[in-house]
Amino acid sequence: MLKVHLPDGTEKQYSQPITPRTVAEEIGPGLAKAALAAEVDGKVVGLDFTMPAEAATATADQDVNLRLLTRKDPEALGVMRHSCAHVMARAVMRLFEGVQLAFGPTIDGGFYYDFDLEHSLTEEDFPAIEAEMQKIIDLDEPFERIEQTRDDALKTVRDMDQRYKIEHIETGLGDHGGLSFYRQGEFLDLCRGPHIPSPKSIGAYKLLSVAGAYWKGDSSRKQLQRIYATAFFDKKELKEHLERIEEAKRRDHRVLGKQLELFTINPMVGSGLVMWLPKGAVIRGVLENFVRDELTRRGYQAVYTPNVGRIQLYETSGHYPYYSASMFTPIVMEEDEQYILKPMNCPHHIMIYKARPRSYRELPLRLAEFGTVYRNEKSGELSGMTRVRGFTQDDAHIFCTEDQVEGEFRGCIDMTRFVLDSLGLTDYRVRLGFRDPNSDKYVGSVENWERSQQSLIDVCASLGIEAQQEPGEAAFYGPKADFVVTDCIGREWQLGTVQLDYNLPSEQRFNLEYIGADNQPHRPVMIHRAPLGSMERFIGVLIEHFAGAFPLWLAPEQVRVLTVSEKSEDYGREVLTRLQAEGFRCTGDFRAEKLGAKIRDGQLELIPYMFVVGPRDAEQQTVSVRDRIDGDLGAMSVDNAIAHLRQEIAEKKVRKTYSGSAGLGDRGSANEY
RNA sequence: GCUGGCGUAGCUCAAUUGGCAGAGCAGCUGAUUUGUAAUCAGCAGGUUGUGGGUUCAAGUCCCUCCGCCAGCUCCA
Repeated sequence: MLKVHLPDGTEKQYSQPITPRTVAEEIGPGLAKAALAAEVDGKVVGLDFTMPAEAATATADQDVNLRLLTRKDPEALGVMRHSCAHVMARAVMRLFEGVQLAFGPTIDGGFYYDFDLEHSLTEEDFPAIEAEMQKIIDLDEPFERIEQTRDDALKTVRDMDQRYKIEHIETGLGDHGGLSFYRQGEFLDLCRGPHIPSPKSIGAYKLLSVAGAYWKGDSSRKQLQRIYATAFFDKKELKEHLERIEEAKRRDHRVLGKQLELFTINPMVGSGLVMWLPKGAVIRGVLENFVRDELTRRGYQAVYTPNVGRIQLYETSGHYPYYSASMFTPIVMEEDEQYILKPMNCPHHIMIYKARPRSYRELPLRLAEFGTVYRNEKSGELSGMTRVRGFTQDDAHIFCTEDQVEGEFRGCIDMTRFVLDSLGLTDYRVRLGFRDPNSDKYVGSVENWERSQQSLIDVCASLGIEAQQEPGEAAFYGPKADFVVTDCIGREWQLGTVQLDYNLPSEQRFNLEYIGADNQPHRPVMIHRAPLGSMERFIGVLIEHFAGAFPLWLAPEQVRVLTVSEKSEDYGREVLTRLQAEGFRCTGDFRAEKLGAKIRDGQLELIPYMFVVGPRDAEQQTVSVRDRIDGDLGAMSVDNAIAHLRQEIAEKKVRKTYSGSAGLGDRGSANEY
């Protein structure tokens, strides 16, 4: 007997296998019509899925939890999008000759499909493809699931002459049970499914972009053409989605960085090499001081090391054999005297550790440095400040005993969270980068790896951090916990990182030791950590996070004194001098412009406070304070105004009031004024 | 690095089928003396990313290189 449990608690019994569609029809015609897919025991399946999945023994009772999914359920959206991918692929095959299909999965925010075809797809092809998709949708042909044995499936894809599908079955898919196809009209695609019953519920779709992509991610293979697209159940949702994308693009740090004069990159200097303009340098300086204070509080010691090191240093560390491709070419003095621009700081810090014998009494030894490193990233990888060739890490290396690892690791995670929280950066995920058991790029013993991976898991669990484990994301010398954020166009970036390392201290590498209480040498463990990651990337992300509108404590220019007319310039200068003396970052706008024009300029430069001074203020020794967000706060004494700002700075107050857009030149949609 | 797209004044963008490189903002000069998002006028600003080619004629067409953008691959 099959017992089907529904979410409302009701139970239906069947004496033979049954599909979700039949259950839906029994419940009512409305639901039967609205149902798009189902969830059986937590797994999303099509309406034609046979329950139970495994044939039960004749006598045993079997329980199945069934949820019928309609357009209101988020899971149904992904199913519909995947069906839309099939419709798109079908349209492309109708429009172009010799189309070879690769993969077409659902992704966050939409879907894509990879094709191999002669014609070079451009966005100009989109209207025709979309029109063809509409024709297909209007036909309203059902998506039909066809199951075949692996051998039959192979014959099917051979008959269709679909090379990638053939290869996928031959090399990618084992012989488990059988394989499935989905047919819709003349279109047949090898596909696990599930799909919606028919394309009529594809409400609104849009092709977004076309780009190259490698078959199965292998860069030695031919590149395919990928069309990215998205779909929603109704037009309004699609419109909102597209608006969100546009809104996010307005925060682009590369655009804001130029408009707000934070940084510049010039091909004469080189790709991926950032020059910090004075205003950007202020933000960086304030952040660095903030971190330095925190380091002092947490028992770190500052060190400085040079920007180059001899090649032997990196041969010993293991970096050179593994990563010479992404290091800058050595500077050759003599054949056996070659220098490398340092790609990381750890080997230098290790040499500081080795400067003399170490006792267990001085562990944990925490060595910190804002260390500038250079990595020869491939040209296509570079992007603004988030992916560069030269950057400065808020780096530190902790040398500790085995027993101290967990506490130190905990402290690193705590500091990272503290720093991010202080900036209102809470939208991150924690990724545990683990060793990929199938790769040989890692150094050190498997036992060491498993031991340190387990410590990471334990500490995160004890701190209540939800961390996702990702094999293959580890550094070559050890596992790590990364704080990952998303930029304005949806790309993920690693910021803060804490990495456990049993390998660089090992005998094969630097052979680090300390003398224990037992008067015997012992091996320390290293932790590499950087709460911000790199100053470049972090501030790039921060620009997007604040849409260029930095909180008062970070703002390059905190206050601007505006005169109503040139008649008040003397008083304006007096106020400005006072503010400067009090330590504020401030300027004066004493131009012969109308007040409105000066305010407009200040607002567009996203300056947190403007002090307006006119004859009335001069007479009463006040300033009329204008807040970037709340507007005119009225006149107050200079002392009160200063106290007001002081407080906001001391609290490191983050006042996020925008819905996304800020910066110069798009006042129309901005709403923070 | 790969695939595709792009590159015109400091910025944002124009420039019929190949036919005299232009506007707004910013900048400079002058006038205006203004109380919470743009005062007016004038001036100046360019080897159209680079190097080559086709052509009577190239911003426009072709090739090289450089750079940027999106994606892929990579990311100690």
